[in-house]
Amino acid sequence: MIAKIAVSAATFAIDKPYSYAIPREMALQPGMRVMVPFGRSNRRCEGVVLRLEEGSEEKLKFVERSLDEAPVLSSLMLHLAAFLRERYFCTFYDAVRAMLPAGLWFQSQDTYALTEEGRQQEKISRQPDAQTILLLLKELGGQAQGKQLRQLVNDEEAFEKAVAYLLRKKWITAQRELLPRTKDKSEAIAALAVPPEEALAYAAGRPRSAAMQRSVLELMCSIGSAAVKEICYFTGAKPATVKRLADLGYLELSQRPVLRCRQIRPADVPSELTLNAEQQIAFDGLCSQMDRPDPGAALLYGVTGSGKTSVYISLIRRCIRQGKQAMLLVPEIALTPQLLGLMAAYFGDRVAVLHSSLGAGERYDQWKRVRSGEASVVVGTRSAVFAPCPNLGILILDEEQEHSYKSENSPRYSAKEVALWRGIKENALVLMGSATPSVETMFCAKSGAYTLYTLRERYNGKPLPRVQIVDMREEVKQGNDTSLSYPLQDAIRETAAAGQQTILFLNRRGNSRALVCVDCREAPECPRCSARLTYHSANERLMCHYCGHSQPVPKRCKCGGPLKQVGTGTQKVQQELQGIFPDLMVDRMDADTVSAANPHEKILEHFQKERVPVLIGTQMVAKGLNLPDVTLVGVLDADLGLYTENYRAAETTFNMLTQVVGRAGRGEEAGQALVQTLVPEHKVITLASKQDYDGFYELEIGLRRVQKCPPFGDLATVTFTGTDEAAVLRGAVRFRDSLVSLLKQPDFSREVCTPLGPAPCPVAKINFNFRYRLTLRCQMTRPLRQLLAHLLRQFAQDRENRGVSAFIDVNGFE
DNA sequence: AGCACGCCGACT
DNA sequence: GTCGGCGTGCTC
Repeated sequence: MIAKIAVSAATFAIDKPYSYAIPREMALQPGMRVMVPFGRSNRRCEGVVLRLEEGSEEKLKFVERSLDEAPVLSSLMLHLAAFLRERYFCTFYDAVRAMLPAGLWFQSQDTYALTEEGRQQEKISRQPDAQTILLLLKELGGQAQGKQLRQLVNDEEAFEKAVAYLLRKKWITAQRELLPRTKDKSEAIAALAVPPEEALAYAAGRPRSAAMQRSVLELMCSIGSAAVKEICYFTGAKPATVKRLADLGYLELSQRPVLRCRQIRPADVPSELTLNAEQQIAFDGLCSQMDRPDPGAALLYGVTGSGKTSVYISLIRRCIRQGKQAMLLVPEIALTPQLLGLMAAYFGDRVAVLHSSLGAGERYDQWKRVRSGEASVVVGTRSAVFAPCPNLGILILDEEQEHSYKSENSPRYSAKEVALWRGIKENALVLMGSATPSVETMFCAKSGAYTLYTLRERYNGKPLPRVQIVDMREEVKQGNDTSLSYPLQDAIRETAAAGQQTILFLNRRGNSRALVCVDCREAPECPRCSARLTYHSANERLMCHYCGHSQPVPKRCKCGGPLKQVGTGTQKVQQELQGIFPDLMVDRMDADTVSAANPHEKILEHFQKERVPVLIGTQMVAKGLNLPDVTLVGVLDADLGLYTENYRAAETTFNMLTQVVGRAGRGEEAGQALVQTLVPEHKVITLASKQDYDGFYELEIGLRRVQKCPPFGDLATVTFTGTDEAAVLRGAVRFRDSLVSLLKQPDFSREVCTPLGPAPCPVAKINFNFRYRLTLRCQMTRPLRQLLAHLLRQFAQDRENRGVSAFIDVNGFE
């Protein structure tokens, strides 16, 4: 028997199943992780067993050890890893890394030991770093851990070099050990070790001073066993009392693994969920679809406030009743506290939450709860799509159009595509929900690939807010040089007078500010990246978003001119507002006001509780909470997102405007919105202000058809990075040329693929690495993927491309 | 990529 | 002589 193993040390160019012999006493199964020697140097690396097969063990290396007692990946998950590898141009192990929770990984620890020869070395004049390491090793009795030695040598590179030298000289030996990153947490439990009568007899014979012992034993006689913590909680006894009873032989102590689980505050909800007619139709339809052997996919298109969540909950509940599990994916956990509360209210501790801000240990525990089937509902962000549900009934993607479902680093997967794959393989229903579905998804729904359910009625019967478009060109003509139009000023005044609230929304992505020189108009740039540094008020430093570089704020510009803050403009708007309404209280949400100590929920809470008349903010105010007293929303620069060349710009702007406008009038009072723009005639703006999704869809799908953009074609980017700009560019050109010539060959003559570029990436340099990219307008078929994978492998193996790496992203957002 | 092997020039 | 530089080829 030999094991076919995917190894972590393999790069994309050499990634394939490697064969290893299995030691006689080792019980391996597919899906288990192992430690194997790899390469000429037999460096040990992690691997995962893909399959076991008959074959000759001759000339094979042996699996060194098994890292798991039982498989961590089911055969289905191994298939999924293969799918990710093929689809997203990553190695098998990259896929595995994305699928398993961090808590399951190992930390390697290097131990170095002095050899006999090493002990005898006195002076090494050539290598001062090696000399210091050797000295410390001697001091520490001949053995030390990498961490201790590293502190002596300034940089990592010098350390590696010195260690390599000492190893070559055979003066030290190195050993790498793998430690689990998190331990299984456990708690002490106590159980009665004697018959109850005996325990009670003992308790009765104890003096009054041992009342605690008595009550503990009485409790134990009635329940048999319990966690020590609980015993103490119920009786008021100290853990020492329990221990004493155990020492006396009346109780038996043991350890039981516990699962860490963050408490979610359940929302107050009526226990009975009632669906309106539309919701009921959708629910019934989805149920019958779910009962089919191949449930397929569906789109639940429901306007804001139409109660998609009630449909989700009903479906999940039904799923659980059938003994199956449900998965609910959300774009960002932080923005969905209400949804989490609802899930907790309806499903209690059957909910497992998986997302990135969970600690490794917590995430691992949640993962185990899912795998064992103990948790029947998984709520999480993108990576939760890999949750090891043994019996999945439904996968729901809420706000399916959100960009966060697509991963921005390798493997560059789309949770939507993964969900669809799992749906097919596991015979589970995939349900996408949105008030503004992505054009691609709606196209699938309209063409019948997905079933379509529509909720047009808002459950509270409230009409959508009235929207007025304000032409800012007119305002300028009328002499208004502020960013607040006269109609908006009037509306703010009236709203405040009526005791209601206003949100002013600046259509800017970031919440950051930059410093700009008053004289030369240049901003301090990151020394490693081609990007401006942004000002962080929390630590009063300039920081780079791309590489993390941080420096103190310079006093003056390079040219000697004074530096001035320019930011999202929220501050300017606040000043203008204060100029017009001196007595109005205004809250602001941006880089200067949001911090760890004052997170945006807190600002929203202040705004709501104190009934502050106006809140000014960037895109972060667009999402999240229901604010019932907000009746006016002002959008200050609605058209800003439309001037990028991204084919998704229109869609993103439309979704955002619809979302923001929908913030108004959530409570009793009807809402209104004012949309300020320099292009009031722009279709995206007029359609968004009418909340006319269908009109927008028709307009956009026509454009996509003409431009051969998704869903009619794919847009892939091949990005090349490296420290030598000329080499990067040459590599990109070489790649393009090989692609063009291969496409001419008869095998690929039917493939649709037009390469454009190479051109510098929007951020041309990150951390001293230059970035160029090719854009491919294509139909991403299987043969084309294989062609590109072949080119990537060939690229990596060509000596001429040394120092340049390449990766491919399909239908990404940049 | 990461590493050993091998061939060649520069030093003790 | 030996140390270390870099070009080459392989990874079960």
